[in-house]
Amino acid sequence: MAAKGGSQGKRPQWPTGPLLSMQETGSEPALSIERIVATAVELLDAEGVGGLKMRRLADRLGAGAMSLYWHVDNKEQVFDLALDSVLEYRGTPQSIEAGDWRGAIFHMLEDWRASMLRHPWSASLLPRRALGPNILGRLELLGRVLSRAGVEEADLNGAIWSLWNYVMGATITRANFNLSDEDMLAGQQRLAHLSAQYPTIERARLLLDNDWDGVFRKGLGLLLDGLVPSR
Amino acid sequence: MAAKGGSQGKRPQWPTGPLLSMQETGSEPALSIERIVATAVELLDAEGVGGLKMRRLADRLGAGAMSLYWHVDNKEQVFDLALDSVLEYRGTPQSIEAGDWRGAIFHMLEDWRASMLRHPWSASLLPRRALGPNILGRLELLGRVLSRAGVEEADLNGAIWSLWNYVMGATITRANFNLSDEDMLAGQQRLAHLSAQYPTIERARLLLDNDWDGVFRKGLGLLLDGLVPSR
DNA sequence: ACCTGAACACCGTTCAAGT
DNA sequence: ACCTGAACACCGTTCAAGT
Repeated sequence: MAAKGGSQGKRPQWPTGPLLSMQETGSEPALSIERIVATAVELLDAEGVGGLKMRRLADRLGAGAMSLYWHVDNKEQVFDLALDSVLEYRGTPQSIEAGDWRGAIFHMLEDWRASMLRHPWSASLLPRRALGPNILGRLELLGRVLSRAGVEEADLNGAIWSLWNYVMGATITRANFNLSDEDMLAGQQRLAHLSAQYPTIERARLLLDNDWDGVFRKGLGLLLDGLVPSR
Repeated sequence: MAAKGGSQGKRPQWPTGPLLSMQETGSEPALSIERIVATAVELLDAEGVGGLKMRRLADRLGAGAMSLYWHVDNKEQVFDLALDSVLEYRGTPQSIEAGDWRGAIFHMLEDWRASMLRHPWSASLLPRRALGPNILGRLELLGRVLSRAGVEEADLNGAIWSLWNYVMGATITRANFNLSDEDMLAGQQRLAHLSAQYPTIERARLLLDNDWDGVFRKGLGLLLDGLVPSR
């Protein structure tokens, strides 16, 4: 609550510089938000959401167990910062200029999904956490392109959220199913035993053999076709 | 790992009878999976995912602290059972018979979303947990109606997952934003300060005043129009 | 300004023991 | 068969203290 050390509010103060650009010198460099966040991402990638523990994070940084709390308010803030750091977008150079709004949106949203799948913990985390600058930047870009493509001001929020919903749902589902392929197999085998109760999805082998990328693109295309007026 | 007490596998054994139908007699009735799950749902509704603690759950059941572990393998199983218990679907009486496949799908998916929003903890939980019988039942129904509506066998899984993705994304987002309206307000106010960086979404007031139900229905309609061939 | 270890108040779960 | 309390191995976080 009270101002203490490096951060003065409830909300994280987003670092301004680029992350993940630390030199590993011989002896450990000094602690910093950047190093903490970069190492937290490493730890999350390696062990998942449950694997991020403050003591282990400090260990990996070569720091004393409780040193982190000078740089960071609490564990929640580490999550917020790690999440946003993974969602930077450097893109849409030519397509947006060429007036190819469909290509620009597809590129940004596919990149968004790909970024989250590279860090599977991030997808489930995103909807529950604060919206950092990289997330807001993507939303801003999305809104700008949609608007330029002809979406009315009154329909803009609805269009943005529809796309958000679809991308989040697809990515969260994919990230979690991906984490446990053997679970899906087990599920499908359990289904086979119950094929009397679930004949349709059993026959379609719903829990197996899915072309996730293709499904994602197709649904996204349908949404875009409906949301943006054809001219 | 080894069989112990009431449950013999890693996966939860889903109870067969209806849940939530316990009589509160004068003295506490005996412990049972049904009572445990029903009370877990109460606790989750009242305090959220973080509020479910094994000791508190036992307390609320008037049982000794560790009695639960005879009926349940671990906390994870409590989550699995609570989740599925909340997703029962008794519906589609007339519309599916009348051949109104669009109405049947809309009804089932809107009910799905409504059920999860009545228990906001359930939405974020669902993609990470095992698919219980109630969830599988909804997927089966969805597949059956889509198939009857003319979706090719080869397109069936894609259609089911597209709809799943959209419903999950919309519900998870809504459930989490709902939980912290003041966060959205704070976010929008923070945005106002940064309107130079995010002019489009600031002007559209993206983080405020959203007609969530309308947005959900519209996007769902667009997806259905695209996924099911018109005849 | 920056880091540290000891200590506190929790957790989930195990286990030997009760009825 | 069903329940119990004590105990273990953790957690996040606070705090007084160091440099």
